[in-house]
Parts: sequence; structure tokens; C-alpha cells
Amino acid sequence: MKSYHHGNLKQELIDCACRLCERDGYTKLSIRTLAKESGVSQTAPYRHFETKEALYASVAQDGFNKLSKAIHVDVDKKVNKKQIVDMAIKYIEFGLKNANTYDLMFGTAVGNFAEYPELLESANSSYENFRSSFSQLANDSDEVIAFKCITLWSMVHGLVGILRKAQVVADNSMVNPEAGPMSSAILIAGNLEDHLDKVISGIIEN
Amino acid sequence: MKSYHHGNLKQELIDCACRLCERDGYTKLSIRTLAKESGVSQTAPYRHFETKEALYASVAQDGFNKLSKAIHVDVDKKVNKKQIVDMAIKYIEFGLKNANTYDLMFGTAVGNFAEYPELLESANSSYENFRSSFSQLANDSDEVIAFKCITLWSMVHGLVGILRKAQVVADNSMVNPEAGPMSSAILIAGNLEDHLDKVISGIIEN
DNA sequence: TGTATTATGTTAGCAGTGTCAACATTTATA
DNA sequence: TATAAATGTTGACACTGCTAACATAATACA
Repeated sequence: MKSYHHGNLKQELIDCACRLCERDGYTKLSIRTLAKESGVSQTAPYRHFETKEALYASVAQDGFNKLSKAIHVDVDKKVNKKQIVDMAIKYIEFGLKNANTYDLMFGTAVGNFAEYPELLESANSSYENFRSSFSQLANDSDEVIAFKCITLWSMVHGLVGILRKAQVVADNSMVNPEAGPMSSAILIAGNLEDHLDKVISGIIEN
Repeated sequence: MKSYHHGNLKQELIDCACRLCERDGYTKLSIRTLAKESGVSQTAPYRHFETKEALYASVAQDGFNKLSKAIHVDVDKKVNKKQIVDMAIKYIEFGLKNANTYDLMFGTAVGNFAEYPELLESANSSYENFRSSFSQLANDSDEVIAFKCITLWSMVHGLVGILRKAQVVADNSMVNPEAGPMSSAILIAGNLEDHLDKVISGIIEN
């Protein structure tokens, strides 16, 4: 039954790569096992992805698309502070639940987004969600909006990184939980909504 | 002249690894080339580092030690807001100037710091610099200090990540600089001190 | 001091990787 | 229908992390 041509290999490779990257981390992914998983020869993926980085770019792009959906805010309703807080929480949840994919999106595995225009567009579009919500909050200039937006994004992005480190250490709990930044991070994670509410208020009323 | 035993191989391997990791990124580092660089056989490094991850841990540890020095604030003098701003700027500069090492410190290459107690201690000690400076600013409870501290750290850490992405894209300038988060990030980078001053004020007076 | 132990180095080799060149087959196009 | 393009396969190269078995030097101890 199996024909010489697969028919839908590219998409199947991407789907499979997304699954494996999220399950095992992108460093564990090999093109060869990916090909085997799709029942195709070792080098077949090279007809669709010039390099491994190009494959990573596709996985990262998929990640940004999912992130956009996850943090989406209905633009019809007027945006208020609570919605921004919600968005921040959803962002952090996405980062923690899709930790390995998040690495690919914000790490250095894909060196230069500009080499992958589709990825760049998906990434920018994710940010645009963020920005447009912010822009409805007050009558700020574009520059002020950019300022506030980057501030919040940086903090939320940074929190994901720090909470993840804390998670790993806490999961293995081999250290004194009284010491170090990890314990502080865990404190905050336990009270994330309040924390974000305060910080976001601070940024908005800046 | 060259004796069978190297004499100082472990330290030389670490130094060399730090150099190469920072120059080419840790993904490009191979134990074999590292050994060659030190004029020693392919497998000699395994007498000093059980796995490649253990080597990464040493490089990361060195990074945290350097970070501690870079952001160090003289504890004799009473700490004021300007010093916190300075510290934040030095942190960001460190992250941007030692971008590849920074990846190793805060990425996932070393999965669990608790497996490398010396690394964990260096990392915690870096944070302690941050925290103790903060604690002198006001008479806050430990919990409030932890809160403020993590907030600032997350933001500063997140900024490093985002500014780096912006840098790469800007360096290659293949995209419309009017669109996307990158341009906003560049705006802020050009005015980093003012930006941080505002944000830090917001956090302190929270 | 002489010997046993440990630390540190070497060689050879396995299984796995990204990538390329050459070739095969199917699909699209003129 | 002939030709070109797309998509697949096989085989191979150079490289990787890592292990086992062995060699030599430094150290500890009788």
C-alpha cells in the first residue's frame, strides 16, 4: 500500500517534531529518529528542511502560534487591568506548561529569526497581541506604550525562566529550601495573581 | 619535555571551555576539540568531568562568579536607589557582553543545578548580592524584599533575553525596523538608564 | 625505602549524529 | 508525450559523547 511518495511529509515532520521537542527537549531530537517515526528514510526530511535549524524554526513558529491563541484577549470588549493580568498569567502558564517549546522560541537554537520570515512574523504577531491590548488601556503615546509593554513582557518572560529553574530544583528538593532565589520564586508562584496585579498596577500607573 | 601527566588539566579545560563557549556558543563545544586544544588525548577530560553536562556546569559556575563580581556593590556604604539602578545596568551589560555564557547559566543545558552543589552555591551567591542590597533600602519584611527582588530580577533577566533577540535581528537588519517587539526593545536599550530608573522606582515604592 | 594504591593519562572502538552526493521514482508541466 | 521538477532512497563522510582496557606517574603506607 505504502507509496513511494508520502504525500504530507512536511506537516507530519513538523507535528512529530513539535511533539518530540516538547516531550524530550529539542536537544534530544534527531532528524534520523524523526524520519524513522514518520516511516521514511533518514535523509528524506532534507527535502523539506535545509538544516536542522530550519526544522527548529518551524517548531518555534508553531509555538508562537499556540502562544498567540493562549494569550488572546477579545478585542471587542474594552480592555481593563484584569484582562492584562489574565494575559500575563496565561503567558506564564504557557511558558511553564510548554517549557521545552518555550526554550526553542526564546533560546538560541534558532540564531536569527530574520532568516525564517514566517517564524519572525509569528513571533511579531504574538507580541502584537500584547501590545494592542496595552494600547487600549490608556491614551498613551506609542512610545510610552512600547515602554510599558516591554517592561511587562520582560518581567513575565523573566519570571518564566526563573520559575522554571525553581521548579526543577524544588522537584528534586535536594537543597535547603530556605536559601537562594528559588525559594523566593516559589513563594511568588504560590501567589502569582496577587503578585502580577501589583506589578502591573505599578507599570500602568507609571 | 612534555610529561605524561599534565599537572593542571582540569583548570585548563575549564578556562578553555569558558573561552570557547563564549566565543562560539556552548553547542559548538566538543570535548574532543577541547582536549586537542589542551594538547591531550580525546578522553582525558573524562578523568575530570563525568559528562559533558558536568563541564557545562563548571563553565556556568564560572559565569556566576564573574556575574557576582560584575554587579557587586560596596556594602559599607548605605545603599540607595541609584546603586540599585547601577547594579541592574551592570547585570544587563553582563548578560549582553557574555551572551553565550549567560545562556549556559540560565538555559537548560545544565538541567538541575542541585546535581552540582558548587554551581548551585555560586548561583545562589549571585542572587544574594542582589537581595542584600535590596534589603538595605527600606525596612521591609523578608517576604516583601523577596517579592521586590524577584520582580526586578525577572524584569532585568527578561530584558537581557529580549534585548539579545533584538540585537541579533538589528545586527542583520533584514526586517522592517518599524514593526515588532524588536524595535521597541531597541528604543529602550538606547535609553536604558532612564527606563530602569522608572521601573525600579515603581518597584521600590510599591 | 619499597611496594601497593590511586590518580591521571592513552588507544581502540561503539553507536549515534548532521549532512552531502548520486541515484530512483513519482508528479507536474510544456 | 517528452521533459523538468519534486520528492524519495542508499551509501558514505566526518564528527560526536562515551566506555572499556590498558599505561604511566604520583602518592600513601608498611
